[in-house]
Amino acid sequence: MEVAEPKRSFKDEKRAECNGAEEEGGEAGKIGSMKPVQENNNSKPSSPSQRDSSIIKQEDKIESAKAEMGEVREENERLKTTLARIVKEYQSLQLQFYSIVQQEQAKKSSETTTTSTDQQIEESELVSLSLGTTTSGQKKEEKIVGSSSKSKEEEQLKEGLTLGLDCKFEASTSGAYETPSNPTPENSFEEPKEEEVGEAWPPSKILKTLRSGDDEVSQQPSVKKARVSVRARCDTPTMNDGCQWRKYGQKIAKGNPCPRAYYRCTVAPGCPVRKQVQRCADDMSILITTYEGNHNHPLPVSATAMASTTAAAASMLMSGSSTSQQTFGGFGTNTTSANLHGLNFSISDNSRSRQFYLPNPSISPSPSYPTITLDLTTPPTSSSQPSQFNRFSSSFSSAPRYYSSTSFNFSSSESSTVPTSWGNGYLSYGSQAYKPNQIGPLNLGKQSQEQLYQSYLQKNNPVPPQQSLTDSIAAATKAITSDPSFRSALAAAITSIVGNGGVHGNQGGVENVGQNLKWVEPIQAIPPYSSSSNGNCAPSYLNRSSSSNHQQGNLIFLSSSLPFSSKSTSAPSPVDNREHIN
DNA sequence: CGTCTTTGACCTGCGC
DNA sequence: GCGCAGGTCAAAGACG
Repeated sequence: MEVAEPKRSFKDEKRAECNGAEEEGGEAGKIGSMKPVQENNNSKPSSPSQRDSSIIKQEDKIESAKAEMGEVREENERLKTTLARIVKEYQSLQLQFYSIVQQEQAKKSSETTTTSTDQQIEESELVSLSLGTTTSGQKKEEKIVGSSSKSKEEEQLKEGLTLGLDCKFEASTSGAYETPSNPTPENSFEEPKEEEVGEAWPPSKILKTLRSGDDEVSQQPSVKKARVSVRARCDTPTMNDGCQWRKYGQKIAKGNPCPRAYYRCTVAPGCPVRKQVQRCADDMSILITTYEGNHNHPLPVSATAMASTTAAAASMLMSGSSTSQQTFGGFGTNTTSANLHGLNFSISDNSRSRQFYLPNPSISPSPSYPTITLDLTTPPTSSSQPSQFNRFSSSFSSAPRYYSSTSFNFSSSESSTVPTSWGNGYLSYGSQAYKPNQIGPLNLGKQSQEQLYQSYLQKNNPVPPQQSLTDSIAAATKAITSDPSFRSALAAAITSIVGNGGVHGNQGGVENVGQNLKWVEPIQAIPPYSSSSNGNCAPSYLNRSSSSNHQQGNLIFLSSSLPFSSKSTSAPSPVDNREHIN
């Protein structure tokens, strides 16, 4: 039920854009060709009889504004292109890094002469922890090395589509999943040892047999399964992330009166993905959902975004932790962080100041696993960060080797909002642009994200748009490009966006979707899969309206793609309200 | 009747 | 080796 994203006509976007800057009189179609008319706007009409001249001057101003906007748009395009290129380069570098790490590890543990196949397997082990598809996408991208940048990018996006819908792990470098020739999907996840690492939680029985007969597991104690923990405010027992889950256990964890529930993905019979759901001991309204493992089946559209984003987080986590553990001997916060950030990019100093966010041991289900925390809540005490997009915290704990935890705190310092976008699948960012039934999940293209931010600034800054737009775009782009972590997540989000049918929206049609953006509440969409777990909810932060503070821009921009749809629960009126906003 | 949830028992890993 | 805590299994019950 993937709803094709309607291509907003460029003209409409222009109109929307211009409506924000000028009054409704202007016909917006010709912005691009407008000549900049910036002077001659100070001279006042000497005689009142010259109303015409006054009107003409106003029109000149309007024209000038249009011209400015046209320029800004062009610059925006350039920035977007740059951003896309950077993201791509980042992924490419990350792949190279994985390759290097894997080679070193292969050298170390090469008692058994590693064939190329083994290398692939090991490589997959490195990245297989990602919950979604990013890593496989990366590998695929690796295969495509050599393509022209533009076509490559498109291919990458296409890969994203594949990835978004196919969450098979890396081990399938054999191509089992990619080739339709693969007869039985079961084979892929029954696939033995190489898979085993990628497989998050093999049944204990299987584990037993594997342990008894297989040495590989014990040989790689350091390769822990990455976990992605999502903290979100939610009143219902679980968040709906688009997948089907079956509860298989519940336990009261020490230090937290609230029981921890264990869920298993039931979308596919053998899917190894599991999640733990637990309420935060400190704040019962916060629901902590920890995902682990890779889906071995196509995901529902509504779940793809979550998978992709968590994959990005997990991938980044693993890149950092594995770097530490396998390539570099040293650990410690700085080291790991540096490895993470400094590997492919210049280190963002912000990472140092960010705080590791795992306040309660019980929240982190197991310290033995590298865990990434996506904090979608608003920690009241969260420190205000100077940077614009600072909620992407990626500090690593100084925990003993192998075990690192990363916190992505998307919460803005003051705003209680979070990545609104994480409900993106069903979020409606603009009263006009984002009708869920038109756009479907994940309709925020990367291009539109900038413009969302831009429009946010427009909305919130009384400053004349001519300047604020340019500055804000530049600032936004700078912020993005300065934070590789964010780029990673953004890339994943983009991937998922594309993967969810947003492909068609990236040719300019998506542009300006955020214009005249209004903060609206998440729209309830109907995921193709119904979750068995009742009481799903969309995090409350997704319901934040425009009354939130000035930091929304961050949030808008951070829009990635986690669809916390509240499908099984009949979402209340807000949804309908949203529908009627436009 | 099939599916899902609950819940006590069991297994495993880790720290002391 | 022992105890603890986390994680999983599987029988029993609930529900539609």
